[in-house]
Amino acid sequence: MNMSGEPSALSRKVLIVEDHPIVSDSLFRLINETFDDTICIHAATGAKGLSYLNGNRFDIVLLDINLPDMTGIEFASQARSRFPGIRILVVTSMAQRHIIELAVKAGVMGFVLKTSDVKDITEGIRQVAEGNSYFGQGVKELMTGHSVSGTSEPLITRRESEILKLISEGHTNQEIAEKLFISSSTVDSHRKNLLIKFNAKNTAALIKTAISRGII
Amino acid sequence: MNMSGEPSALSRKVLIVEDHPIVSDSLFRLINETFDDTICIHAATGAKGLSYLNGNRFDIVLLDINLPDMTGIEFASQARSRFPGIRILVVTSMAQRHIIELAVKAGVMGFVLKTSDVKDITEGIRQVAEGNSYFGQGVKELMTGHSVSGTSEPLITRRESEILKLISEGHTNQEIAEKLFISSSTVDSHRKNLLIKFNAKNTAALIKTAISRGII
DNA sequence: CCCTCATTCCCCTTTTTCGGGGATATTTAA
DNA sequence: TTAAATATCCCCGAAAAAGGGGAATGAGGG
Repeated sequence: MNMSGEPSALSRKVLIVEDHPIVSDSLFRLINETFDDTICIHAATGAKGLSYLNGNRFDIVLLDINLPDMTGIEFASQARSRFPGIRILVVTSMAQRHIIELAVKAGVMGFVLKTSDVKDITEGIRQVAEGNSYFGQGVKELMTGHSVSGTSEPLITRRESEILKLISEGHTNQEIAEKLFISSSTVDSHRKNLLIKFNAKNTAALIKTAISRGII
Repeated sequence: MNMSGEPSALSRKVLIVEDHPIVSDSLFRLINETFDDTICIHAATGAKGLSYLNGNRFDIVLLDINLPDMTGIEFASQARSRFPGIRILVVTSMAQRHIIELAVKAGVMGFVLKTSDVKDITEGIRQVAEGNSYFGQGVKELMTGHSVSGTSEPLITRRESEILKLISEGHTNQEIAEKLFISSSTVDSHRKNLLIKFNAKNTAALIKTAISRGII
């Protein structure tokens, strides 16, 4: 579908969405040293990045996960829904499995870590620029590290996650029951199931693992 | 004491302790473009950084806070205790008040954020290299934002954070008491203080806010 | 149609936490 | 050196959570 626009081996437009000037500078130089005829635009926030995408056609986006105004995941979702052909390479220090999964789900084509050496990052840019997917040093291992249940987290149900959120906000079973117009016994049941599903001994461990898995 | 070795306006030795090659690359170039006659050594871990310090005399250290094997705070403490004259500039993305305070307490001379533009960072390097202290864009505001009583950072004691960690791992007061060879009443006291300091209604809220503030 | 699973609800007991005091050392900072 | 903060310990009772059962409904999929 997006194959209508020619990839044009020379002359690429790259958007760098990254809030650390010291990193975007590095990416900028990296790209100019590696590729000919490249135009780089830098956006320090997700909002600015999206507005740049609105005005111009970009070949690829280099995207950080920690942005001041949104997460890279949100940026990727919005960018991909508005511009389905856009190719996104995540360049981040977040070496967490669920983040990679969320990013892939949001439609990114590649994922490299800032702890990787620069060759790995340029290779990622090259591959994604050519329409391939690329997962850099350490990323593939994180992904293949035994998937819990297929594509992971339909582990908990809608209701359970709703209750989990309320628990994390400090509400008791009674309060949650009133909020959701159900019995506190029911909340208790859900709570027990959450403990089992997360293999948590108590509320403290439940909240901690839930957050570490990005569910809260 | 360390004034025996002349500062030598030309020829500086800089140690970069930073686990992101893309960042250390940028720092490296920044230094070479800004100063003449500079030697840069790069260490990707705290341990390597300390061993470099052991072998050679460095003028200044550029230090990240998130290192794979230790925190930048720990690195600074050890470096300053072994080499009291060493001048350290923290270059990090951690824009949190308590981190700055800890770093200063550990003896760093300057603190700049990666979200700052490169001029701010080079200015920090310049000032610290000349023996001055320097706190970059956004850092001073974080420090002066009314200290102890205010809205944010609950000043947590060593013991409290130790107990907080054990709570988050799912241990009960009794278990924590046994682990730390104290009474469970004591653990309970600490726990109550944690709830007050974090303004948390119960354990769930405590863990959530503690994690969101980067304490766990 | 049957089976699974989410959701809802209830019983019981035991353990743990929470809220409210108070007390005494020891360390740290002013 | 004195005051403040920290760490240690204790009491009580009420509230909440945890552990163990069981059970009825209803939606959705094979």
